[in-house]
Amino acid sequence: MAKIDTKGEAARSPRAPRKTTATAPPRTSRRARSAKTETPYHHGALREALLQAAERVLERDGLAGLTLRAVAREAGVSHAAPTHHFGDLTGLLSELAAVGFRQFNVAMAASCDAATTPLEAALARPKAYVAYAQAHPGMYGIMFRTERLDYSRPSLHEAAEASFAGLANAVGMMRQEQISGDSLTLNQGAAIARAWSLVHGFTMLLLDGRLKDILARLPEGTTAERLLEAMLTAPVTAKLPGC
Amino acid sequence: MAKIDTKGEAARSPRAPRKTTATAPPRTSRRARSAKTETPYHHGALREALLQAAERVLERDGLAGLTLRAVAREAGVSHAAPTHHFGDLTGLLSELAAVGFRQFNVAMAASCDAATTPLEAALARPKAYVAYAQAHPGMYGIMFRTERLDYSRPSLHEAAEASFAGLANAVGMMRQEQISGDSLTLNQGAAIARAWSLVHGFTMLLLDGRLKDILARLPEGTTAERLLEAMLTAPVTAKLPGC
DNA sequence: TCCCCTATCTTTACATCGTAAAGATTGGAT
DNA sequence: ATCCAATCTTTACGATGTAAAGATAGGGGA
Repeated sequence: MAKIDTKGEAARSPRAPRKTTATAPPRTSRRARSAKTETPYHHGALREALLQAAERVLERDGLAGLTLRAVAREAGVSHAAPTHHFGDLTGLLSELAAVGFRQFNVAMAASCDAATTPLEAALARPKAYVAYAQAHPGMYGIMFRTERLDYSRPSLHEAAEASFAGLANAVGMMRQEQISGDSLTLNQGAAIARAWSLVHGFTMLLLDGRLKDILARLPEGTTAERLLEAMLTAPVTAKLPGC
Repeated sequence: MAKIDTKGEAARSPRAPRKTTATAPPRTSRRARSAKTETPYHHGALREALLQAAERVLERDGLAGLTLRAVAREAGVSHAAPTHHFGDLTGLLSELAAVGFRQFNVAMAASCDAATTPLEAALARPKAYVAYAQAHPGMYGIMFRTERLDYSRPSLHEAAEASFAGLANAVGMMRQEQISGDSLTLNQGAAIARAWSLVHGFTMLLLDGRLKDILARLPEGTTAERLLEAMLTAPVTAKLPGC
């Protein structure tokens, strides 16, 4: 844990001007304050600022660099400030994951809306899924790779649930069935599990660099997206011996 | 990081009798030593003892509890002892992951050998894959969930490569093709990626508890293994609209 | 309008972790 | 028998998460 470059805790002078993150309007205090916009003691929108700072740190320094103190530094507040808003590192990670799931859901829905041909419609969701993960690997990691998430938090639970519901719905439409909320046949469950496992597994392997070997052996310039398409559309040829 | 219960650094008296892990024969020193089997300064097989200690800690306290110092405590040596053998936390994790891959490969091979009917043969590998992950969730986590692995280490690279080769081979047999070492058609690559993504994704979702919702909605008492079977054997019904 | 309560943020403190560096011990080669 | 080098221990330092106590100020009640 000592590898991460950091300017040390006291680098920022105790009252250095806080870099307002363009979305944290410093409130004008009622009492007189020196003209130079000294940082107000009360931030006013620290919670959101911290979440944005966390996302920045995550995509810049990776999951290993995403610490409570680093986020506090990035937001320009004391290292204990996040505690008040998230209680815990788990709390911060969970809320950030919830943000990620919402972004994720929006991206999937948008991709679906943009589809015109039936083939496009069939591939829209999986493609958007993988594309989001590639564009925001840190976020996807937080959402699916961290064991330090608290799904009992309503915001996270709801956002993740919405994601799952969207998936189940899409599978239901593919099978031209109505997927009821509280009961599934084995084949329905298998279809959902298959779709999710396939895309999630592909994404994880891709982000972990474990598909590089395969991609390198494919015809010149075959991209991951192309491989995904082939994986989803190519006929499942044989079901023979197998060991 | 302050939640993990631990008896503190100095709990073990500096020269307390080391609990030999049943596989670390304390060497008899040349020089006279008091009869009571005081711990020898030189362990004699610390490397292996540390790996076994690490596996124990991992399956007992989870990935979060797997620290260099905890492993050293478990093995009964000073907290800096592992450094000499693994250099780094990354080093220890990588070697432990290599151990895991070897166990994993052995389990898969054994399961293949045990198969008798063609159907069993076709399902043997995936089932063994998931079964290993369920039996050793910590190990599987180290192998596939940690970004702190150094694949340039020969032991890890070889073990992981063997695992991949086994998979590619199995897929090749299923398609009744010879999978050449250095070149693949798009459909071949897609078949391999599909098989791997499917099983890996299923395993990750299962270990993360994300399949609980599905399992709970399936007919009474449907197990994860049954769902896996269905996922692999049930006919892929429709390829319709889809969004 | 004034004052005080309380949410918000900062300071201070502590246990733990990874890692580096220096000292102690010992097995084995010379 | 002696010395070297590998192995293990001590000591030290910066970083982290978290708890607890102190400082500040926004806003409601007088």
